[in-house]
Amino acid sequence: MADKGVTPRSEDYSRWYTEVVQKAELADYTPVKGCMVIRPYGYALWENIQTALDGRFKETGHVNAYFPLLIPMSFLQKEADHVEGFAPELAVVTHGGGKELDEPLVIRPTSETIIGHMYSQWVRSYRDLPLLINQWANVVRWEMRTRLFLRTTEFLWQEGHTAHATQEEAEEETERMLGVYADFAINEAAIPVIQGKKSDREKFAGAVASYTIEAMMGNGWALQSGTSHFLGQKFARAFDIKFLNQENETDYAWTTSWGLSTRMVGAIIMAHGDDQGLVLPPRLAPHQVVIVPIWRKDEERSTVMALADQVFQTLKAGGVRVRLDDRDEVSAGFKFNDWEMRGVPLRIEIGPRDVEQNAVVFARRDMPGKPGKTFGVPVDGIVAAVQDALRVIQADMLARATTFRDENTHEVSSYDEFRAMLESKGGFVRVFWDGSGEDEDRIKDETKATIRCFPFEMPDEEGVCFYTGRKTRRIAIFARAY
RNA sequence: CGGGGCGUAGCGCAGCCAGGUAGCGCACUUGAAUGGGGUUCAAGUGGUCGGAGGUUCAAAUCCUCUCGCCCCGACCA
Repeated sequence: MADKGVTPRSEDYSRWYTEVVQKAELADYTPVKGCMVIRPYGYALWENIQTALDGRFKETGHVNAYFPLLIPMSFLQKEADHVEGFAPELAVVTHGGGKELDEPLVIRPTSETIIGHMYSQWVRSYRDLPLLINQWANVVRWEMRTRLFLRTTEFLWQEGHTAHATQEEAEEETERMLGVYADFAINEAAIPVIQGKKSDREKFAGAVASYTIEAMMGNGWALQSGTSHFLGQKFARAFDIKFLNQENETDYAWTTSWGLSTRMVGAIIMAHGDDQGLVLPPRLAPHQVVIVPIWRKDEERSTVMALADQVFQTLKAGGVRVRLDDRDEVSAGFKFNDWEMRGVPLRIEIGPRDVEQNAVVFARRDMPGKPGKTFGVPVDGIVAAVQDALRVIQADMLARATTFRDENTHEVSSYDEFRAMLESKGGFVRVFWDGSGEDEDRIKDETKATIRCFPFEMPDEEGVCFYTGRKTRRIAIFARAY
C-alpha cells in the first residue's frame, strides 16, 4: 500500500499532504527558499477558483485593476499597527540599476498602502465613492516555515480594496464579501466553512475588525481560508483619503479589504483528500471526467476507441470538462490510479463489453471501489447522466465534509475538559467565552489552540465561560490551526 | 533562531560503525509477450557520493568547516 499509494493520513498527515501535492503534480518547491512553482494542473485548479470568484466580484459591482509590486518603505510605515504586523516578514529591495536606492522598496506583502495612496488622489467627492476595486496579484511574505500552498514565501491571491462614504456602507461591504467567500467555499469548493469574527489577537494588522471563513482540515486543524477586514478610517487617515460629503464637509473615507489566496488549493486538498490522493469537487476540477478505454486486441481497440471518442466529443460539446486518456503505453489499471491521484471526480470506463451494450461504466472518485461504480450507463443521454453524477458528487462531498466537521466539533464547559478534548480528539472546540487577550495567549501557550473565530451563528442563550466562569452570550471556536 | 533528522542516478534508498576503484528499487530507452485495478521477462542509458579543506598509499566511509533540505517549536493568508 505505502509503496504504491500515498501514506495513509493517520500515520503522518503532513507527509500525506506533501505526497498528495506532488503525486497529483500540483506544485513543487524551487531552489528559492520557500518558493513554490504551481504546475499546470495546479494552476488549472487555481484558474477555476479565480473564474468562480471573479464572477461573484463582478456581480457585486467590483472591477479589476493592477497596482505595482514595489512599494516605498515609507508607505508601510504610515499606519502604525500595519507596519508593526508586517515588518518581520518584509522582503526589501535596496539596490536598483547598480546603485543603492535613496529609499528602500518593499515587495508588497499586501497592497493597502499603495492602494490607499492612489485612492487619496482619486477621491475628492462623495460622488467618487464607493470605490470598489479588486486585484489579482502575487505578494511576498518572508515566513519562517513554509508549506506548499498553505504558506509559501510568494503566493497568488486576489485582494479587494474598497472605499466608502459611510461606516455603515463599509461594514456592509466587509460582511458582503465574507459572504461571497463563504458562498464560494461551500458551493464551489464543497467546504463547509464557518463565518465569524476574529479575536483582537488574530485580526489583520491595521484592521478595526477582521472576519474569516474557517475550514476544518482532515486532521481536525483549522484553516483560515479567506478574510475580510473593516479598516475603519485608519488607513484613510494614514493615507489622507478625504472627500467632501453632501453637506460640503471634509471627511475621511471608510475602507475595507478582503483576500483569498492559493491557500484555498491547500484547503481543498486537505478537506477532501483520501488515502489515494486528491479528491476534487466537480465544480472546480480541471478535468471533471476522464475517459479510460479498455481493450485487449487490436480489433477491440478500434471499436472501443470509436465509442470512447464519440462519448468524448459528446461530453465536450455538452460543456463538460472531459479528458480522453488514449495513452497506449500504460495499462488501464495504471490510468485508474493515475487519475485517482489527480482527483478527477468521475471516471468513465469503456471496454469491449460496454461497446456491445452501447453503454459505459461510471466510477466516482469520492467513493472508491465498487460502491461508487455504476454499470451499464447508456450512451444515449450521456451528457445528462454525467451532469447528474457530477451534481451528486459535489453535493455528497459537501455533505461528507459537513458531517466530518460536525462530528469533530465538541463542546466543553471547563478548561480541564478543554485540554483533554484537544489531546484526545482534537478538532474544533466550541465554548462560551468571556476571557481576555491575555487569557487567549495563555491558552495558546498551553494547548497550541487559538480562537479561530466568534461565529456569526450563535444561540440566543447565556452560558458560562469555560475559562473564566463568567456568564456570557458569546461563543468562540478554538482549534489548532495552520 | 532553538531542538531533532537527512544530503549517494530524475525519485526513494542501501553502503559509512570496522577506509580498498559505487549498488538496489522505481522511472527512463529498446525488444517481446501482456492488457476490466499500479503487467511480465530480457537487454540497456544514467552518478563531480551537497561543497571546501584535512588525515591516508587509498575517503561515499574518518576529522574540520560550510551549504542545503525535512520534521518539531516561535511567526503566519
